[in-house]
Amino acid sequence: MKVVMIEDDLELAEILSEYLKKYGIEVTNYEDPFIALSALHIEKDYDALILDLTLPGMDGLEILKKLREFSDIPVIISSARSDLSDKVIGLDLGADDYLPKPYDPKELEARLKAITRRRAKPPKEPEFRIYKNRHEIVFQNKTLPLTPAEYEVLSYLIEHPNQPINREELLYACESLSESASVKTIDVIISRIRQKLTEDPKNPRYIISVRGVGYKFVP
Amino acid sequence: MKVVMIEDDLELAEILSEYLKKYGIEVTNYEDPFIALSALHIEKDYDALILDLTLPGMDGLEILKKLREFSDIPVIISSARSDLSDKVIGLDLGADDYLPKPYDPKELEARLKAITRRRAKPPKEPEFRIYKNRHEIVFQNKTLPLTPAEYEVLSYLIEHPNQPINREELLYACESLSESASVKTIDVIISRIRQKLTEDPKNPRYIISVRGVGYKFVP
DNA sequence: TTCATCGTTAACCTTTCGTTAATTTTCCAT
DNA sequence: ATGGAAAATTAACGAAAGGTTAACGATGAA
Repeated sequence: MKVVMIEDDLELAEILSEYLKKYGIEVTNYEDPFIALSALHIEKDYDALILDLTLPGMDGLEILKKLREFSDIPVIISSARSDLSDKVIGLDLGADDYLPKPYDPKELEARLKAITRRRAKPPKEPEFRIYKNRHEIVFQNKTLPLTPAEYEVLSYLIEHPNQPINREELLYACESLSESASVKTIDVIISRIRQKLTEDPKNPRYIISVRGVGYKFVP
Repeated sequence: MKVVMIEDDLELAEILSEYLKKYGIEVTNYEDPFIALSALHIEKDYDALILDLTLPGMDGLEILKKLREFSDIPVIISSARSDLSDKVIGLDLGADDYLPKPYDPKELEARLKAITRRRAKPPKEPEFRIYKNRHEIVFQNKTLPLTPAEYEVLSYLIEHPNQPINREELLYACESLSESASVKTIDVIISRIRQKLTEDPKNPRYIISVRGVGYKFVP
């Protein structure tokens, strides 16, 4: 299990990291919350975030709010025992659990395990597999005959599962698409991909259109 | 408080159960640890497990290891063996406390109270949860099938809990609504949201109309 | 040239918004 | 209490916006 920690008390961070490491939990601590956010943006396979609210010079809940705009990773908030009000613990803002400081590292471990278990989904073989070096996507053990633009669009969607991506973003993300092209182009490409996946457009299984927003891939 | 006990000495189990009962602790004892495990699997609202390590023909630590694969319930282990290895290994496997046998029932009671105090139950999940990145609102663990306008209105209300929001404000806050639309539009959208929440309009639970003012969300 | 691919357009279809109107509920003055 | 006005609820419907895709032209590489 890999987790991110945002904690400015480096000594405490070190102690917790050492403890959790013994139980197979790998911790990456960031003193600077904004760097942590960008790390979470890039690296998608973290299992949780431990967020300390008593950060100097900024509101930890703002960090949580920012995070929630692009990620639904489980979050455990920790804060001084004195402020226990509902507002502060941030459950409304999408926190998953709360630990008043000071706490036993064992407690943190238990909460982490509990939270990731709660979210855990039965692992199954992915139906899609992207081979970046070959520029190929394999679907149900068959290589899809995709054009470069189709490959790029589908890759981008698969790499952001369950998140609706808007048409502009796709346009910019794909090298094979001219930035000056109309956003309708995306619709056409999606349609062509769906045909190659033999999707029923009335009831698509993998590429769902989110009205007014864009398209999303559901694994 | 409800706890599970795994103890093959039925006489001892009886004595402890009787004692703890006086202090409001309800004990269910299982002679067979595997039956205990499956009971813990099904019934999630036990507050602790008291595990005797010196079971006939099997290692209590194995039971602990198995338990930890699916549950984070607090565990007190006890053992008659005088050497320290049970204690050390047990705590390492995720036990919360250790009691050397024989012990005073009073001691057990104190440890139980201490452990459950320390290990406050994680906050229960809110009924509504906005997943901004997914553009979804989950209600009672089910994603609501909302139109863009409904999503925006409901999000706005949820983000301002217990505050009556007037119709104009909602109209302006929602991109999917034309500012030139009639404020009655809001009434219609609210009605449609309520239907999707299966609210009784005579007695709504979550979206309350405040006469002459607007609507408010109560969590 | 020929071929594959991208991009636009247009026609068609579906969903959603917004208005209206009929009905019910709530509140207040009497 | 009670009657009536104001406000809220919602079914129904038309208009508008958004999504889908066939068809075809443009572009560039082999």
